[in-house]
Amino acid sequence: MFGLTDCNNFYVSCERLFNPSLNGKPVVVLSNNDGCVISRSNEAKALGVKMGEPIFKMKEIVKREGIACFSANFSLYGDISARVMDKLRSFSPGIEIYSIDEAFLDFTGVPEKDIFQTGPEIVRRIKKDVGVPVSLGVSHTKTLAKVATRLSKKYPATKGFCLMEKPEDIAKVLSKFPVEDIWGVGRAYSKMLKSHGIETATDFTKKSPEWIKSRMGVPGVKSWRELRGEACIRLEDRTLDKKQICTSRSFAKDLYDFEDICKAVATFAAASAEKLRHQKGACREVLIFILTNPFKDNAKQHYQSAAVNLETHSDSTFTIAGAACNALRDIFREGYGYKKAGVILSEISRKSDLTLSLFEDSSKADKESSLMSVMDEINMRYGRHSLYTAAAGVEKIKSNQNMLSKRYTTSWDDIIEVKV
DNA sequence: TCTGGGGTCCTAGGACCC
DNA sequence: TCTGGGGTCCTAGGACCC
Repeated sequence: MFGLTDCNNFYVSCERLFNPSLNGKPVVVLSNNDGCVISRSNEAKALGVKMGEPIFKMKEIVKREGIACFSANFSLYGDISARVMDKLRSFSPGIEIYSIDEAFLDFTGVPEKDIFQTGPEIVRRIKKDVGVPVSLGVSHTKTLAKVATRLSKKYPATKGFCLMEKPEDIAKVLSKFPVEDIWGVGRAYSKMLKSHGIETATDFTKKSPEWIKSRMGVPGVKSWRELRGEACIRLEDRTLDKKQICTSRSFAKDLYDFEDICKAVATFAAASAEKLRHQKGACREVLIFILTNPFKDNAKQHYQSAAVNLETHSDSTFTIAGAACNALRDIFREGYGYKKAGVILSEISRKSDLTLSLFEDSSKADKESSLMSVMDEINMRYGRHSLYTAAAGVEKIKSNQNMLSKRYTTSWDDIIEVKV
């Protein structure tokens, strides 16, 4: 048996934790740059606020209904998430942290009557000890556990816990479960399936596996088997190293100036390099991309990316930011208003697995490596952007974050700034 | 005026090999 | 008119997830 816990309206719940006056009121959390809605309280959902809705289209309803809006405060959410996961781990060591607000639990071999006891206890304890509401669904496969979690959210009478065990109960649920809500069925597939008259999960399970395979490939067949009760997606170890590391942002306004974009790219490169060092990796390829604002209909558009192969694997901010800025020079075009940029590191290996290249000057690498360690340590202690390369610019490229809550749990971040 | 960010996996097709 | 067969590797792009 698999369990899936899912924090309800997670980002909103985190904001409420430190501001209980928000309870019972419509609340939303906005994406970076205060662009669009990425989390909604039940009250906001009831008012018809859509996920992903741009905030500027909601001005009127926000004012009329008094919706409380918050800029995304990811250091707060990350910290609360860690507390939830720790608490879950105390119930079951078999846990897969699937996202910031979701985790799968291993209930293999646990008798049904024990699940009926532990399940509600998990939900109660996280609410009591951490303070955020969660839902828990349990069933024979991960895909069915996803279904169960959705039921426990939808029906308050479940008090956040739902066990789907008996075949006849499962069949009844699936016959009403919309095909587009199946885990693994996204926009494109749900459109395709509906064009063939498949509306519910039951309709889906009644097609032949060959039919599914030819249209949705191997992953489609996995979903199909899982819905029929055959577990074929295991718990995974997600503590493994990332194969790609990406940092990208939209800008508060269009940037036309090469120097400005270069600073942003250097900043993103530095952030990616820091994540890379954190997993003790080194990358061989640096990819950058820039794009204009695709929503501006009458502006000329430009999207381009460029990849740089490094001579040897590297984790140095200087090397990576240098490569990124050189690549930018090749693709940047004068006269375009750029809205977003990003830096992706790939071909990542563990540093410990790499042998020094024949051509590499090891003393230089050693020096840089010590420098990076010092930089990371200072930034860890005194907050991000305490130390940075000159390429990133002394003035930060501004983003909009006009409704940011306090960093209640990690507030040392802003205490000291060392300018170099 | 204002539209998020960070990942993974799979597949088809091309290049190349003998 | 006719144009081998079988394999591997790589990449771009498309699908998905939160």
